Amino acid sequence: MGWLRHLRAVDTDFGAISRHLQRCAPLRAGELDRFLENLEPRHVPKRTALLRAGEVCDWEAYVNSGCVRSYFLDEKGHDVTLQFALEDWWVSDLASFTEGSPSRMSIETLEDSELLLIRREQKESLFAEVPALERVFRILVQRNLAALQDRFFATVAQPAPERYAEFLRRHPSLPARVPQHMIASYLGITPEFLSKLRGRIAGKG
Amino acid sequence: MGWLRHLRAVDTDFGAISRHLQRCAPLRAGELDRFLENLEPRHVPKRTALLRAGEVCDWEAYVNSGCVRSYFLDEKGHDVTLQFALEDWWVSDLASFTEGSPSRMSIETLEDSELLLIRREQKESLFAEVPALERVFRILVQRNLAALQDRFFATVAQPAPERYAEFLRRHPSLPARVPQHMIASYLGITPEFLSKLRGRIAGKG
DNA sequence: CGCGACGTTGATTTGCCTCAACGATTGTGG
DNA sequence: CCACAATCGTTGAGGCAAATCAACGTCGCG
Repeated sequence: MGWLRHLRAVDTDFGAISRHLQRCAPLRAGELDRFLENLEPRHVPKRTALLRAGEVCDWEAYVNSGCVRSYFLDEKGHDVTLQFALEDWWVSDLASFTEGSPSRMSIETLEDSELLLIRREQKESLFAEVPALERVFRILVQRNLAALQDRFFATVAQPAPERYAEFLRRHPSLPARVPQHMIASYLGITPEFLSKLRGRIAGKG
Repeated sequence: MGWLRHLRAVDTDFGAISRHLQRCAPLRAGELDRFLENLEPRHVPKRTALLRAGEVCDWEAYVNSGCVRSYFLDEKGHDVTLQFALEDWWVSDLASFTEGSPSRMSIETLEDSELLLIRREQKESLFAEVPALERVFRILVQRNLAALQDRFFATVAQPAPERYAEFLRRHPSLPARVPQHMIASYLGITPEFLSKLRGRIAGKG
């Protein structure tokens, strides 16, 4: 947990997250500021574990810059990537965060990243104080759920080549930023098989 | 959409939904009543389509009694069941409901069901009026998302026999209420294969 | 009764995994 | 600056889980 204690940056840019929140629901300047005051900026080097399965996740992180991955480990040690969080995304273990239970997922940075943390306690009291913030996060969670429903459907119903094509369409910049075997684990296939898929596609083109 | 016009029942029981909401977050009596006033009770016979893919879903339904299923159809006509909503669950196409976009999923009753509908418009204005309600639904959506993350992980990482065993553990009463091929579509396997799984288990026992 | 939806069972196929070997690249300590 | 290991991606042979296709029995219902 050493990464939690990094020095607070003096030059944090709250522009992106401010726009991010305002896009969800209108906030008065004072309301927005109350939220920003409670954020803890952190600079985290690449390949740092932010959360290990079993720990309790008492924070949610907004990614100001960099790239973060959340994933599950199955009993054979294979990992299933739940999310790649790039700039302007949130990442957390929601179940652990809301229930205070030990997390089942792990979270790590893939690049040097600047994160803005909000603690569970602060968030709760902010919600009580500023209902508009509760609305913002309700909307964010709703979108998240709708997106995961889509992904679930695609994962069950579509064969791997389609899923990969769709992934490239929606995240064209990701392959340049994350290792290929993690993309495989996002798609729910083995690295070897993804490599063969790519071989086939390249062969055709 | 004829089912939407059924006569309003005179003897609707709001006890279950009241407890359901109060369990999420405290509501004052007046706040709760404002919500209940905006519900539209509906009795719907079994095997009725509540939503067809392509329509816009402007309601969320609380299941007071009965059983409702939401599902996606893939291009080959196979369906993927997203949810079985029994008593005390909500069902809706969240993406369509919040975006006003054409739905990608379909929803149908599996049994004669008593539903309590809330319309999108009413819900929005209630949220503006009663922040505590916004909190209730934020929490419900959060739980829903956490549960779907778990299911996603299980679907990708576990083989079918484990998924079926887990399903039976968590929903022991469902096989008696819904056709087996729908359970297969919930598990993401074919009806034939589920039948063979059951054969194997019965053979062992 | 007879039709259609449902579940079962078997033969065959296939999409993806496993295991293993092999370059290429990166980074790290001597 | 180089030796070395570690990580990463590729490729191939073989295997397995689950799908597909087809036939058949059963039940509920019009």
